[in-house]
Order: sequence, then C-alpha cells, then structure tokens
Amino acid sequence: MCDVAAAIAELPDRTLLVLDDDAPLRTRLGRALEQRGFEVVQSGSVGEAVRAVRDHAPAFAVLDLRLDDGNGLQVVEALQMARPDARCVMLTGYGNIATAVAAVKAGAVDYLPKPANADDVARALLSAGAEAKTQPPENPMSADRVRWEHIQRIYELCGHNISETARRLSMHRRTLQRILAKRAPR
Amino acid sequence: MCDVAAAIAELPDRTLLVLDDDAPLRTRLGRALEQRGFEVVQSGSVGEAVRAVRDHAPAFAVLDLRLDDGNGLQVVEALQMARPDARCVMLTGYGNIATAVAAVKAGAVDYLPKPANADDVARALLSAGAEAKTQPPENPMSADRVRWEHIQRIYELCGHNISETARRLSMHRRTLQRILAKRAPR
DNA sequence: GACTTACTGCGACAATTTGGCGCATTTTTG
DNA sequence: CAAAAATGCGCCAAATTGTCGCAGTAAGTC
Repeated sequence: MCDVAAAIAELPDRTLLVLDDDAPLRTRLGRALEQRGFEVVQSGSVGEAVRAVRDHAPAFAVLDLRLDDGNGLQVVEALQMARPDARCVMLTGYGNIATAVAAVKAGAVDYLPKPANADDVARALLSAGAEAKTQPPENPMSADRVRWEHIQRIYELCGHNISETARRLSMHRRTLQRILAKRAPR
Repeated sequence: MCDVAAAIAELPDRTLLVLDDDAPLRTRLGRALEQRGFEVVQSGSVGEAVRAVRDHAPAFAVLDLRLDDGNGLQVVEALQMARPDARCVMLTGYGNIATAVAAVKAGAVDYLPKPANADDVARALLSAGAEAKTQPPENPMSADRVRWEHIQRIYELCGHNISETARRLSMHRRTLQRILAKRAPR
C-alpha cells in the first residue's frame, strides 16, 4: 500500500525507542527500523527505557511487554506522561487479551503478537488509527488458551503475585509457576 | 471488596443494553444483571441494537462481538457517538487480539472472553474509569472451571458432536470425551 | 541489627492425566 | 443400502500436576 519509508521521511520527529530484552532480536528490529528512516535508540530494560524516556522522550516506541525488570506497560505510562503525543506499540510473544486491553488503555496504539516484522511495526506506528476491517477468524480459542488467559487476568489483578494468584485460583503455586513460565498455548 | 450491587444502586443512570444473538445466554445474562440493579434492555441483532442506541442511548452496554447481521464494534461506535460517556464491554467466545485492540480503541472499556459471568461483566462495567488500577483482586472461578465452561459452550455450539468439538478446539477427542464424562470442576 | 513473615524459584517424585493408537458399534447421510 | 462419521472404551507411553522441602530475598517490626 502506501510507501512506508516516504511517510517516515516526512515526519517532523523520527525518534524511536526500541525496548526488548532479547538483544539480537532488538538490534535486528532496531536496524530494520533505522533503515526505514527512524532515529532509533535501543534499550534492554525497563529501568533504562524509563530513564531514556525522561531524558529525551521519543516520538515513537516499540515495547516488549515482558521484561526482566518489569513491564512494558510502565514505559507506556511514562512515555504518555512525558509526551502525550507519542505513539507506541506493544510487541510480545505472550499475546493475550487481558494485556492487550491493558496496553491499549495505557495508551499504546497497537499490540502486536510476535513474530512481527519491521513492516508490521512501522505500519502500526504510523497508521493514523485508521483501524480497518476487523473481520477475523471464526475459530474459537482452544480450551487451554481460554484457561491461560483467565490465569493471566487474575495474575494481573493480583499484581503479579504468584502465591496470591494461586490462592485465588485455588491451584497449586508450583503448577501456576510452571504454567506462567511457559508461553501461551495456541 | 466493594459491593457491586451497592455501587450499582448509586448510579444516576442504570440503563444497560445487552446484545447477544444467543437468546438463552442473553436472557440469562440480562436477568443476572437486572438482579444486580441494572435496567436492562435486550437485543439480538446489530440492527435492533443500533436503533435502540439511537432512541435511548443507555449508560452501559454488554455487546457480543460476532452477530448474525454484523459486528458488535458497530454498536460500540454508534453508542460512543450517541453518548460518549457510555461504558461498554465486549464479550466474545472467539476472542482474538486484533479485535480486542479494535474494541478498546473504538471505545469499549473492556473485552472479556466468554465464558464471563454476570459478576465479571458488572465489575468491568463499573471498574474505575480509564485507570484499571490494581483494584480489588477478585474471587474468581478456578482456571479449570473457566476452561470447562468454554468447552461446554463450544460443545453446545457443535450440537453436542464430540468429534466436531474436539476438532474446533483442536484437542484430542479422547481427552474431550474424558472431560465431558466428568462433572464440572469447582 | 536481629527477627518475623511472605514470596519466589526450583529440584525431586509419585500420582494423574493426556496423547494417540486400534476396534467394535451405532448413527448419519447420500 | 452402503459408505462415512461418530462414539465408547481399553491400553500404554509420555507429559503434566500435586506435594514437599529448602534456600535466597524483599519488607515490616522491635
């Protein structure tokens, strides 16, 4: 469709923060976005990213949700605070609805499940909210997926406290721990 | 924590639209929400719902995403147009992230994957504004219970055809058979 | 600082559950 | 009626869960 690179070239501010704790993936994504014209700053941790946002709030951000030292949502909030016009997308391998909702409510413009390539990301960053045709698949989620999302939801509500979550769900902490350690079921 | 019914009783406007094309489920949900104090209007199609919204825009809405004659998102938009302060939640058994994002951006306050009970819905409707802050952790269904209900739902939808249900849920027929043979988990 | 309390990650193991066969019977359907 | 689909069920290996225990740690108290 529209030429992404051309659109980027016309931006008044092309600064972009890329936050992901997976270094190789981050550099690869960062480079790809740089090639498309963004001025990329990379970060591998929430702490670093928040500092970066405070110092020089970028116009755009691509944020991983789950990081070693925190949650990408914190960065969304910090960025919205520092610069309300900033546009950011969440990027995560643990896509689930509860967090997608949380991310969008926090101010993210989109939420992409990995793997997403640089074009997807760029498009999401630029798309002026021209949210298109959500005419999605008519396949129900798998039973395990439903269970997983429910767990994620409660986990969020419990402030990421595993013991508390396990108690509320009346399941064993060890089991919950194992489930959380794994990635989302299809 | 806070008593949901009490909170509802204090609302200046308790009108609520329930939109779902599954009649039994809709009436059940509608009744449950009525019991909690809402003034419920039910609707089974997008056309009807949009008309209802135009005539008497409700303060709240619970909308199914997938309907025979359209998309719940249309109703969200219509409602936001008619009454920007309205709060609505999307409810769907076929949750996917793209539509969740779309729904929230369209103005829904939350997006719940079915099965969601009346309490979940009420909580979502009332939950303090934009800030989905770490609120009262809830007293929720067990993870297995949620999975079980989802399975039951799809099973119904497949006309009690085990093989078909297993296929749609992409789970093993043998396993599904065993699950169905047992009674509901707590 | 010393103490107490709660959370967490993780190894180990037995008890269950599941994933996948196959197969003899119904039920459906063309 | 014959082919196709669905069902119920036994069996067994593989994977998951239920429990215990323990050490490390962050937080609150005296």
